[in-house]
Amino acid sequence: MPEPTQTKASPNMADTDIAIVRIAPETSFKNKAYEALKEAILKMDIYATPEPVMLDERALSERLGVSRTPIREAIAMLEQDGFVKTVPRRGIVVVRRTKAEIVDMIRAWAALESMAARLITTTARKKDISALRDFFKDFGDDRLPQDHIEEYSKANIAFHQALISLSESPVLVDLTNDLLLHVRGYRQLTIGRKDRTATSLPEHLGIIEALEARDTELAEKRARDHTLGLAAYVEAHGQELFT
Amino acid sequence: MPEPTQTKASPNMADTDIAIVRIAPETSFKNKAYEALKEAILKMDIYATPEPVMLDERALSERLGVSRTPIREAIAMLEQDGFVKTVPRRGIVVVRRTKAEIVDMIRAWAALESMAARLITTTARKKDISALRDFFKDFGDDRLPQDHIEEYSKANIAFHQALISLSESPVLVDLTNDLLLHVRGYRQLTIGRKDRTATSLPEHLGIIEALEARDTELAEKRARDHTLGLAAYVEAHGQELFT
DNA sequence: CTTAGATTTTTGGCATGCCAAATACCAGAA
DNA sequence: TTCTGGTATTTGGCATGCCAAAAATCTAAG
Repeated sequence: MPEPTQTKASPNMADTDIAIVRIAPETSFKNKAYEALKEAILKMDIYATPEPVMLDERALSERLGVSRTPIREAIAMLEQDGFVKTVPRRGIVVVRRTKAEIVDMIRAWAALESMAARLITTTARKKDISALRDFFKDFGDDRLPQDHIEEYSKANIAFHQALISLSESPVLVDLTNDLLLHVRGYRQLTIGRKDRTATSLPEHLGIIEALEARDTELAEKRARDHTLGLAAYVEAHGQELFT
Repeated sequence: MPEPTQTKASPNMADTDIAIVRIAPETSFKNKAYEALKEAILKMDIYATPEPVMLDERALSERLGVSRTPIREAIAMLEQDGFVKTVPRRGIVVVRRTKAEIVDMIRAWAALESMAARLITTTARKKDISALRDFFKDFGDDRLPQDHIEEYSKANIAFHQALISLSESPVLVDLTNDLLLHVRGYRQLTIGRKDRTATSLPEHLGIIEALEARDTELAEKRARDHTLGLAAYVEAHGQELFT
Protein backbone atom coordinates (compact mmCIF):
# COMPACT_ATOMS: atom_id res chain seq x y z
CA MET A 1 0.00 0.00 0.00
CA PRO A 2 1.73 3.06 -1.29
CA GLU A 3 -0.19 5.77 0.52
CA PRO A 4 -1.65 4.31 3.69
CA THR A 5 -1.83 7.63 5.44
CA GLN A 6 -3.94 9.28 2.77
CA THR A 7 -7.55 8.28 2.38
CA LYS A 8 -8.61 8.12 -1.21
CA ALA A 9 -10.38 11.40 -1.85
CA SER A 10 -13.41 11.77 -4.05
CA PRO A 11 -12.57 12.69 -7.67
CA ASN A 12 -13.76 16.27 -7.64
CA MET A 13 -11.83 16.73 -4.43
CA ALA A 14 -8.53 15.32 -5.65
CA ASP A 15 -8.50 17.41 -8.81
CA THR A 16 -8.88 20.73 -7.06
CA ASP A 17 -6.09 19.71 -4.69
CA ILE A 18 -6.73 22.62 -2.40
CA ALA A 19 -3.78 23.70 -0.34
CA ILE A 20 -5.10 23.00 3.11
CA VAL A 21 -2.37 21.66 5.30
CA ARG A 22 -3.73 21.06 8.76
CA ILE A 23 -5.82 22.92 11.24
CA ALA A 24 -3.94 24.76 13.96
CA PRO A 25 -3.11 22.17 16.63
CA GLU A 26 -3.29 24.89 19.30
CA THR A 27 -0.22 24.26 21.41
CA SER A 28 -0.52 21.94 24.34
CA PHE A 29 -0.18 22.91 27.97
CA LYS A 30 3.21 21.30 27.94
CA ASN A 31 4.46 23.63 25.25
CA LYS A 32 2.75 26.62 26.79
CA ALA A 33 4.41 25.85 30.09
CA TYR A 34 7.73 25.41 28.33
CA GLU A 35 7.51 28.79 26.66
CA ALA A 36 6.29 30.50 29.80
CA LEU A 37 9.00 29.06 31.99
CA LYS A 38 11.70 29.69 29.43
CA GLU A 39 10.73 33.31 29.15
CA ALA A 40 10.53 33.68 32.90
CA ILE A 41 13.97 32.19 33.35
CA LEU A 42 15.49 34.40 30.69
CA LYS A 43 13.85 37.47 32.11
CA MET A 44 15.03 37.00 35.66
CA ASP A 45 18.51 38.12 36.55
CA ILE A 46 19.94 34.85 37.72
CA TYR A 47 23.27 36.36 38.60
CA ALA A 48 21.89 39.03 40.90
CA THR A 49 21.50 36.89 43.99
CA PRO A 50 24.18 34.67 45.47
CA GLU A 51 21.72 31.92 46.40
CA PRO A 52 20.69 29.51 43.68
CA VAL A 53 17.27 30.14 42.20
CA MET A 54 14.93 27.24 42.80
CA LEU A 55 11.67 26.28 41.12
CA ASP A 56 8.82 24.36 42.66
CA GLU A 57 6.66 22.09 40.54
CA ARG A 58 3.53 22.52 42.59
CA ALA A 59 3.88 26.26 42.85
CA LEU A 60 4.41 26.51 39.11
CA SER A 61 1.44 24.29 38.32
CA GLU A 62 -0.70 26.52 40.53
CA ARG A 63 0.63 29.69 38.98
CA LEU A 64 0.03 28.46 35.47
CA GLY A 65 -3.27 26.84 36.27
CA VAL A 66 -2.36 23.38 35.06
CA SER A 67 -1.45 20.15 36.75
CA ARG A 68 2.06 19.08 37.53
CA THR A 69 2.25 16.67 34.62
CA PRO A 70 2.71 19.20 31.79
CA ILE A 71 4.92 21.23 34.11
CA ARG A 72 7.21 18.28 34.64
CA GLU A 73 7.39 17.64 30.92
CA ALA A 74 8.28 21.27 30.33
CA ILE A 75 10.95 21.05 33.02
CA ALA A 76 12.40 18.00 31.30
CA MET A 77 12.62 19.99 28.09
CA LEU A 78 14.27 22.94 29.80
CA GLU A 79 16.76 20.58 31.35
CA GLN A 80 17.69 19.37 27.89
CA ASP A 81 18.25 22.98 26.93
CA GLY A 82 20.55 23.37 29.88
CA PHE A 83 18.49 26.08 31.55
CA VAL A 84 17.59 24.12 34.66
CA LYS A 85 18.82 21.09 36.49
CA THR A 86 16.59 18.96 38.65
CA VAL A 87 18.28 17.38 41.62
CA PRO A 88 16.38 14.23 42.67
CA ARG A 89 14.44 14.90 45.89
CA ARG A 90 16.04 18.31 46.28
CA GLY A 91 14.49 20.65 43.81
CA ILE A 92 14.81 22.28 40.43
CA VAL A 93 17.59 24.81 40.18
CA VAL A 94 18.08 27.40 37.48
CA VAL A 95 21.54 26.82 36.06
CA ARG A 96 24.10 29.55 36.56
CA ARG A 97 26.91 29.66 34.08
CA THR A 98 30.46 30.33 35.09
CA LYS A 99 32.58 32.86 33.30
CA ALA A 100 34.54 30.08 31.65
CA GLU A 101 31.36 28.55 30.30
CA ILE A 102 30.16 31.86 28.90
CA VAL A 103 33.50 32.44 27.20
CA ASP A 104 33.33 28.94 25.84
CA MET A 105 29.88 29.55 24.42
CA ILE A 106 30.95 32.78 22.78
CA ARG A 107 33.82 30.95 21.10
CA ALA A 108 31.42 28.37 19.70
CA TRP A 109 29.26 31.21 18.56
CA ALA A 110 32.23 32.75 16.79
CA ALA A 111 32.83 29.48 15.00
CA LEU A 112 29.26 29.22 13.80
CA GLU A 113 29.01 32.84 12.77
CA SER A 114 32.23 32.73 10.79
CA MET A 115 30.87 29.71 8.94
CA ALA A 116 27.70 31.64 8.27
CA ALA A 117 29.82 34.42 6.83
CA ARG A 118 31.50 31.95 4.51
CA LEU A 119 28.22 30.66 3.21
CA ILE A 120 26.81 34.13 2.75
CA THR A 121 29.61 35.15 0.42
CA THR A 122 28.61 32.36 -1.95
CA THR A 123 24.83 32.37 -1.77
CA ALA A 124 23.29 35.57 -0.41
CA ARG A 125 22.04 38.35 -2.62
CA LYS A 126 23.88 41.63 -2.67
CA LYS A 127 20.71 43.45 -1.71
CA ASP A 128 20.23 41.39 1.43
CA ILE A 129 23.81 41.81 2.50
CA SER A 130 23.72 45.57 2.13
CA ALA A 131 20.50 45.66 4.10
CA LEU A 132 22.50 44.67 7.15
CA ARG A 133 23.69 48.27 7.37
CA ASP A 134 20.19 49.37 8.24
CA PHE A 135 20.58 48.07 11.74
CA PHE A 136 23.10 50.81 12.39
CA LYS A 137 21.60 53.61 10.36
CA ASP A 138 20.72 55.46 13.54
CA PHE A 139 24.35 55.62 14.58
CA GLY A 140 27.25 57.63 13.19
CA ASP A 141 29.80 60.25 14.04
CA ASP A 142 27.05 62.54 15.21
CA ARG A 143 25.36 59.84 17.25
CA LEU A 144 27.91 57.53 18.77
CA PRO A 145 26.93 54.03 19.86
CA GLN A 146 28.63 54.51 23.21
CA ASP A 147 26.21 57.30 23.99
CA HIS A 148 23.17 55.10 23.38
CA ILE A 149 24.34 51.81 24.71
CA GLU A 150 20.98 50.23 25.38
CA GLU A 151 19.74 51.00 21.91
CA TYR A 152 22.96 49.96 20.25
CA SER A 153 22.98 46.69 22.14
CA LYS A 154 19.60 45.79 20.68
CA ALA A 155 20.74 46.70 17.18
CA ASN A 156 23.84 44.66 17.77
CA ILE A 157 21.98 41.49 18.60
CA ALA A 158 19.52 42.03 15.77
CA PHE A 159 22.41 42.45 13.36
CA HIS A 160 24.07 39.23 14.39
CA GLN A 161 20.85 37.28 14.13
CA ALA A 162 20.07 38.75 10.72
CA LEU A 163 23.58 37.98 9.58
CA ILE A 164 23.32 34.34 10.49
CA SER A 165 19.88 34.09 8.95
CA LEU A 166 21.38 35.16 5.65
CA SER A 167 23.34 31.93 5.58
CA GLU A 168 20.02 30.14 5.08
CA SER A 169 21.33 27.41 7.31
CA PRO A 170 18.69 26.32 9.83
CA VAL A 171 21.29 24.51 11.89
CA LEU A 172 23.52 27.54 12.23
CA VAL A 173 20.53 29.72 13.06
CA ASP A 174 19.19 27.37 15.71
CA LEU A 175 22.52 26.69 17.35
CA THR A 176 23.48 30.33 17.59
CA ASN A 177 20.06 31.29 18.89
CA ASP A 178 20.42 28.72 21.63
CA LEU A 179 23.84 30.00 22.53
CA LEU A 180 22.65 33.57 22.51
CA LEU A 181 19.90 32.75 24.98
CA HIS A 182 22.47 31.46 27.42
CA VAL A 183 24.87 34.32 26.91
CA ARG A 184 22.27 37.05 26.88
CA GLY A 185 22.28 37.45 30.63
CA TYR A 186 25.90 38.47 30.48
CA ARG A 187 25.58 40.22 27.22
CA GLN A 188 23.45 42.87 28.81
CA LEU A 189 26.35 43.72 31.04
CA THR A 190 29.21 43.35 28.65
CA ILE A 191 28.37 43.93 25.04
CA GLY A 192 27.17 47.40 25.84
CA ARG A 193 30.25 48.49 27.70
CA LYS A 194 31.59 51.69 26.31
CA ASP A 195 35.15 50.59 25.81
CA ARG A 196 34.03 47.76 23.58
CA THR A 197 31.19 49.49 21.85
CA ALA A 198 33.56 51.95 20.28
CA THR A 199 35.27 49.27 18.23
CA SER A 200 32.16 47.23 17.59
CA LEU A 201 30.52 49.27 14.86
CA PRO A 202 33.54 49.58 12.57
CA GLU A 203 34.06 45.85 12.86
CA HIS A 204 30.50 45.20 11.85
CA LEU A 205 30.85 47.43 8.83
CA GLY A 206 34.04 45.62 7.96
CA ILE A 207 32.22 42.31 7.98
CA ILE A 208 29.53 43.67 5.69
CA GLU A 209 32.11 44.99 3.26
CA ALA A 210 33.86 41.67 3.07
CA LEU A 211 30.55 39.94 2.46
CA GLU A 212 29.67 42.36 -0.33
CA ALA A 213 33.07 41.81 -1.88
CA ARG A 214 32.38 38.06 -1.82
CA ASP A 215 35.70 37.61 -0.09
CA THR A 216 35.01 34.33 1.65
CA GLU A 217 38.21 34.08 3.64
CA LEU A 218 38.20 37.71 4.75
CA ALA A 219 34.54 37.65 5.73
CA GLU A 220 35.10 34.53 7.74
CA LYS A 221 38.13 36.00 9.45
CA ARG A 222 36.44 39.29 10.32
CA ALA A 223 33.32 37.59 11.65
CA ARG A 224 35.39 35.22 13.71
CA ASP A 225 37.78 37.78 15.09
CA HIS A 226 34.97 40.13 15.97
CA THR A 227 33.18 37.60 18.15
CA LEU A 228 36.39 36.14 19.51
CA GLY A 229 37.15 39.69 20.58
CA LEU A 230 34.02 39.65 22.66
CA ALA A 231 35.07 36.35 24.18
CA ALA A 232 38.46 37.76 25.08
CA TYR A 233 36.82 40.83 26.53
CA VAL A 234 34.50 38.84 28.75
CA GLU A 235 37.38 36.66 29.83
CA ALA A 236 39.42 39.69 30.79
CA HIS A 237 36.83 42.05 32.18
CA GLY A 238 33.94 39.89 33.21
CA GLN A 239 35.30 39.06 36.60
CA GLU A 240 33.07 41.40 38.53
CA LEU A 241 30.05 39.46 37.33
CA PHE A 242 31.03 36.40 39.27
CA THR A 243 31.78 37.72 42.72
CA MET B 1 18.76 34.54 56.50
CA PRO B 2 21.98 34.27 54.58
CA GLU B 3 22.27 30.52 54.19
CA PRO B 4 18.83 29.00 54.52
CA THR B 5 19.71 26.01 52.42
CA GLN B 6 22.71 24.98 54.47
CA THR B 7 22.28 23.52 57.91
CA LYS B 8 24.97 24.58 60.30
CA ALA B 9 27.36 21.67 60.47
CA SER B 10 29.04 20.53 63.63
CA PRO B 11 32.55 21.98 64.08
CA ASN B 12 34.58 18.84 63.59
CA MET B 13 32.58 18.20 60.44
CA ALA B 14 33.07 21.59 58.86
CA ASP B 15 36.81 21.63 59.46
CA THR B 16 37.54 18.39 57.68
CA ASP B 17 35.52 19.56 54.70
CA ILE B 18 35.85 16.22 53.02
CA ALA B 19 35.26 16.20 49.32
CA ILE B 20 32.20 14.03 49.22
CA VAL B 21 29.75 15.37 46.75
CA ARG B 22 26.70 13.15 46.79
CA ILE B 23 26.00 9.49 46.60
CA ALA B 24 24.90 8.15 43.28
CA PRO B 25 21.28 9.23 42.85
CA GLU B 26 20.73 6.07 40.78
CA THR B 27 19.19 7.46 37.64
CA SER B 28 15.45 7.81 37.53
CA PHE B 29 13.16 5.86 35.26
CA LYS B 30 12.83 8.99 33.20
CA ASN B 31 16.53 9.08 32.45
CA LYS B 32 16.73 5.35 31.96
CA ALA B 33 13.91 5.56 29.46
CA TYR B 34 15.62 8.48 27.76
CA GLU B 35 18.86 6.57 27.34
CA ALA B 36 17.12 3.40 26.25
CA LEU B 37 14.97 5.14 23.67
CA LYS B 38 17.83 7.23 22.39
CA GLU B 39 19.99 4.18 21.85
CA ALA B 40 17.14 2.33 20.21
CA ILE B 41 16.50 5.20 17.82
CA LEU B 42 20.15 5.54 16.92
CA LYS B 43 20.50 1.84 16.40
CA MET B 44 17.56 1.43 14.06
CA ASP B 45 18.02 2.24 10.41
CA ILE B 46 15.46 4.95 10.02
CA TYR B 47 16.16 5.43 6.36
CA ALA B 48 15.60 1.81 5.39
CA THR B 49 11.84 1.91 5.19
CA PRO B 50 9.81 4.45 3.25
CA GLU B 51 7.08 4.64 5.90
CA PRO B 52 7.73 6.86 8.89
CA VAL B 53 8.74 5.04 12.05
CA MET B 54 6.19 5.55 14.81
CA LEU B 55 6.48 5.03 18.54
CA ASP B 56 3.66 4.17 20.91
CA GLU B 57 3.72 5.41 24.49
CA ARG B 58 1.79 2.51 25.93
CA ALA B 59 3.78 -0.09 24.05
CA LEU B 60 7.01 1.50 25.21
CA SER B 61 5.90 1.69 28.82
CA GLU B 62 5.03 -1.97 28.67
CA ARG B 63 8.32 -2.89 27.04
CA LEU B 64 10.34 -0.97 29.58
CA GLY B 65 8.21 -2.00 32.51
CA VAL B 66 7.37 1.50 33.70
CA SER B 67 4.32 3.67 33.49
CA ARG B 68 3.65 6.17 30.74
CA THR B 69 4.66 9.15 32.80
CA PRO B 70 8.45 8.68 32.70
CA ILE B 71 8.12 7.58 29.09
CA ARG B 72 6.38 10.79 28.18
CA GLU B 73 9.05 12.84 29.93
CA ALA B 74 11.73 10.96 28.05
CA ILE B 75 9.88 11.59 24.80
CA ALA B 76 9.77 15.29 25.60
CA MET B 77 13.53 15.25 26.07
CA LEU B 78 14.10 13.40 22.82
CA GLU B 79 11.92 15.90 21.05
CA GLN B 80 14.16 18.68 22.33
CA ASP B 81 17.08 16.79 20.88
CA GLY B 82 15.29 16.65 17.56
CA PHE B 83 15.17 12.88 17.41
CA VAL B 84 11.41 12.52 17.52
CA LYS B 85 8.41 14.68 16.91
CA THR B 86 5.09 14.09 18.58
CA VAL B 87 2.09 15.03 16.53
CA PRO B 88 -0.86 15.88 18.79
CA ARG B 89 -3.37 13.01 18.61
CA ARG B 90 -1.51 11.24 15.88
CA GLY B 91 1.56 9.64 17.31
CA ILE B 92 5.26 9.98 17.93
CA VAL B 93 7.35 9.85 14.80
CA VAL B 94 11.10 9.33 14.58
CA VAL B 95 12.46 12.29 12.67
CA ARG B 96 14.04 11.61 9.30
CA ARG B 97 16.56 14.13 8.09
CA THR B 98 16.71 15.29 4.54
CA LYS B 99 19.95 15.39 2.65
CA ALA B 100 20.00 19.17 2.89
CA GLU B 101 19.70 18.97 6.66
CA ILE B 102 22.52 16.48 6.93
CA VAL B 103 24.75 18.63 4.77
CA ASP B 104 23.83 21.60 6.90
CA MET B 105 24.75 19.76 10.07
CA ILE B 106 28.09 18.69 8.65
CA ARG B 107 28.86 22.31 7.81
CA ALA B 108 28.12 23.36 11.37
CA TRP B 109 30.31 20.53 12.52
CA ALA B 110 33.08 21.82 10.29
CA ALA B 111 32.75 25.23 11.89
CA LEU B 112 33.00 23.84 15.39
CA GLU B 113 35.84 21.49 14.61
CA SER B 114 37.89 24.21 12.95
CA MET B 115 37.45 26.33 16.05
CA ALA B 116 38.58 23.40 18.14
CA ALA B 117 41.68 23.18 15.97
CA ARG B 118 42.38 26.84 16.61
CA LEU B 119 42.17 26.41 20.35
CA ILE B 120 44.28 23.28 20.31
CA THR B 121 47.21 25.08 18.70
CA THR B 122 47.36 27.44 21.65
CA THR B 123 46.62 25.20 24.60
CA ALA B 124 47.10 21.49 23.98
CA ARG B 125 50.26 19.66 24.85
CA LYS B 126 52.48 18.35 22.11
CA LYS B 127 52.23 14.87 23.51
CA ASP B 128 48.47 14.83 23.34
CA ILE B 129 48.41 16.14 19.80
CA SER B 130 50.84 13.54 18.55
CA ALA B 131 48.78 10.86 20.25
CA LEU B 132 46.08 11.50 17.67
CA ARG B 133 48.16 9.52 15.19
CA ASP B 134 47.52 6.38 17.18
CA PHE B 135 44.02 6.14 15.85
CA PHE B 136 45.48 5.37 12.45
CA LYS B 137 48.46 3.30 13.44
CA ASP B 138 46.82 0.21 12.00
CA PHE B 139 46.65 1.74 8.56
CA GLY B 140 49.38 2.51 6.05
CA ASP B 141 50.60 1.73 2.59
CA ASP B 142 50.55 -1.97 3.36
CA ARG B 143 47.06 -1.79 4.89
CA LEU B 144 44.93 0.72 3.09
CA PRO B 145 41.89 2.27 4.78
CA GLN B 146 39.74 1.57 1.73
CA ASP B 147 40.34 -2.13 2.23
CA HIS B 148 39.06 -2.05 5.80
CA ILE B 149 36.30 0.47 5.60
CA GLU B 150 34.34 -0.58 8.64
CA GLU B 151 37.38 -0.45 10.86
CA TYR B 152 38.62 2.79 9.40
CA SER B 153 35.24 4.39 9.86
CA LYS B 154 35.36 3.68 13.58
CA ALA B 155 38.87 5.08 13.85
CA ASN B 156 37.75 8.08 11.90
CA ILE B 157 34.97 8.97 14.29
CA ALA B 158 37.15 8.31 17.30
CA PHE B 159 39.80 10.60 15.86
CA HIS B 160 37.40 13.45 15.36
CA GLN B 161 35.99 13.12 18.84
CA ALA B 162 39.43 12.97 20.39
CA LEU B 163 40.48 15.98 18.38
CA ILE B 164 37.63 18.09 19.63
CA SER B 165 38.17 16.91 23.17
CA LEU B 166 41.68 18.30 23.00
CA SER B 167 40.21 21.76 22.73
CA GLU B 168 39.06 21.36 26.32
CA SER B 169 35.90 23.17 25.37
CA PRO B 170 32.83 21.45 26.79
CA VAL B 171 30.56 23.42 24.52
CA LEU B 172 32.37 22.38 21.36
CA VAL B 173 32.47 18.79 22.55
CA ASP B 174 28.78 18.65 23.38
CA LEU B 175 27.60 20.39 20.25
CA THR B 176 29.65 18.23 17.92
CA ASN B 177 28.60 15.09 19.73
CA ASP B 178 24.98 16.05 19.24
CA LEU B 179 25.55 16.73 15.58
CA LEU B 180 27.41 13.49 15.14
CA LEU B 181 24.52 11.51 16.57
CA HIS B 182 22.23 12.95 13.94
CA VAL B 183 24.67 12.46 11.10
CA ARG B 184 25.84 9.03 12.12
CA GLY B 185 23.06 7.23 10.30
CA TYR B 186 24.31 8.66 7.07
CA ARG B 187 27.90 8.52 8.04
CA GLN B 188 27.79 4.75 8.03
CA LEU B 189 26.92 4.89 4.40
CA THR B 190 29.07 7.73 3.22
CA ILE B 191 32.22 8.27 5.23
CA GLY B 192 33.33 4.77 4.49
CA ARG B 193 33.00 5.02 0.75
CA LYS B 194 36.19 4.06 -0.94
CA ASP B 195 36.52 7.08 -3.14
CA ARG B 196 36.51 9.35 -0.15
CA THR B 197 38.43 7.18 2.22
CA ALA B 198 41.48 7.39 0.05
CA THR B 199 41.88 11.11 0.66
CA SER B 200 40.71 11.05 4.26
CA LEU B 201 43.80 9.70 5.98
CA PRO B 202 46.30 12.13 4.43
CA GLU B 203 44.03 15.00 5.36
CA HIS B 204 43.89 13.83 8.94
CA LEU B 205 47.65 13.63 9.11
CA GLY B 206 47.83 17.09 7.63
CA ILE B 207 45.63 18.42 10.41
CA ILE B 208 47.81 16.81 13.05
CA GLU B 209 50.94 18.29 11.51
CA ALA B 210 49.49 21.77 11.51
CA LEU B 211 48.47 21.36 15.14
CA GLU B 212 51.93 20.22 16.12
CA ALA B 213 53.42 23.18 14.28
CA ARG B 214 51.12 25.44 16.30
CA ASP B 215 50.01 26.97 13.04
CA THR B 216 46.63 28.26 14.12
CA GLU B 217 45.38 29.46 10.76
CA LEU B 218 46.58 26.42 8.85
CA ALA B 219 45.16 24.00 11.38
CA GLU B 220 41.84 25.75 11.27
CA LYS B 221 41.80 25.73 7.48
CA ARG B 222 42.71 22.08 7.17
CA ALA B 223 40.18 21.00 9.76
CA ARG B 224 37.48 23.08 8.13
CA ASP B 225 38.23 22.04 4.57
CA HIS B 226 38.41 18.40 5.51
CA THR B 227 34.93 18.34 6.99
CA LEU B 228 33.51 20.69 4.38
CA GLY B 229 34.80 18.15 1.89
CA LEU B 230 32.61 15.56 3.50
CA ALA B 231 29.66 17.93 3.29
CA ALA B 232 30.28 18.50 -0.40
CA TYR B 233 30.64 14.78 -0.94
CA VAL B 234 27.34 14.00 0.73
CA GLU B 235 25.68 16.77 -1.20
CA ALA B 236 26.98 15.40 -4.48
CA HIS B 237 26.81 11.66 -3.94
CA GLY B 238 24.27 11.11 -1.21
CA GLN B 239 21.29 11.13 -3.48
CA GLU B 240 20.73 7.42 -3.47
CA LEU B 241 20.07 7.58 0.25
CA PHE B 242 16.93 9.59 -0.24
CA THR B 243 15.11 7.67 -2.92
C1' DC C 1 22.04 26.81 75.54
C1' DT C 2 23.48 22.88 72.84
C1' DT C 3 22.66 18.77 70.60
C1' DA C 4 21.08 14.22 69.40
C1' DG C 5 16.96 12.08 67.96
C1' DA C 6 12.28 11.71 66.56
C1' DT C 7 8.56 13.73 63.84
C1' DT C 8 6.42 16.49 60.46
C1' DT C 9 6.67 18.66 56.07
C1' DT C 10 8.30 19.31 51.62
C1' DT C 11 9.54 17.70 47.03
C1' DG C 12 10.32 15.18 43.02
C1' DG C 13 9.18 10.34 40.98
C1' DC C 14 5.86 7.68 39.37
C1' DA C 15 1.37 4.92 38.57
C1' DT C 16 -3.27 5.26 37.24
C1' DG C 17 -7.41 6.72 35.04
C1' DC C 18 -10.26 9.68 32.36
C1' DC C 19 -10.87 12.70 28.30
C1' DA C 20 -11.14 14.39 23.54
C1' DA C 21 -9.41 14.19 19.07
C1' DA C 22 -8.24 11.37 15.29
C1' DT C 23 -8.55 7.10 13.19
C1' DA C 24 -10.14 2.62 11.93
C1' DC C 25 -13.89 -0.16 11.27
C1' DC C 26 -18.45 -1.59 9.96
C1' DA C 27 -23.06 -1.74 8.36
C1' DG C 28 -26.62 -0.01 5.50
C1' DA C 29 -28.14 2.70 1.51
C1' DA C 30 -27.63 3.61 -3.46
C1' DT D 1 -19.61 -2.78 -5.56
C1' DT D 2 -19.20 1.84 -3.78
C1' DC D 3 -20.10 5.48 -0.88
C1' DT D 4 -21.84 7.42 3.41
C1' DG D 5 -22.73 7.77 8.18
C1' DG D 6 -22.10 6.25 12.57
C1' DT D 7 -19.62 3.58 16.12
C1' DA D 8 -15.71 1.49 18.41
C1' DT D 9 -10.86 1.95 19.08
C1' DT D 10 -6.54 4.06 19.36
C1' DT D 11 -3.51 7.69 21.03
C1' DG D 12 -1.56 11.53 23.18
C1' DG D 13 -2.86 15.20 26.89
C1' DC D 14 -3.65 15.88 31.33
C1' DA D 15 -5.33 15.61 36.37
C1' DT D 16 -4.87 13.25 40.56
C1' DG D 17 -2.98 10.73 44.30
C1' DC D 18 0.38 8.04 46.67
C1' DC D 19 5.24 7.09 47.78
C1' DA D 20 9.96 7.57 49.53
C1' DA D 21 13.79 10.48 50.24
C1' DA D 22 15.41 14.59 52.09
C1' DA D 23 14.85 18.67 54.67
C1' DA D 24 12.87 21.34 58.20
C1' DT D 25 11.03 21.40 62.64
C1' DC D 26 10.25 20.02 67.09
C1' DT D 27 11.47 17.75 71.51
C1' DA D 28 13.85 16.34 75.23
C1' DA D 29 18.15 14.99 77.31
C1' DG D 30 22.64 16.87 78.86
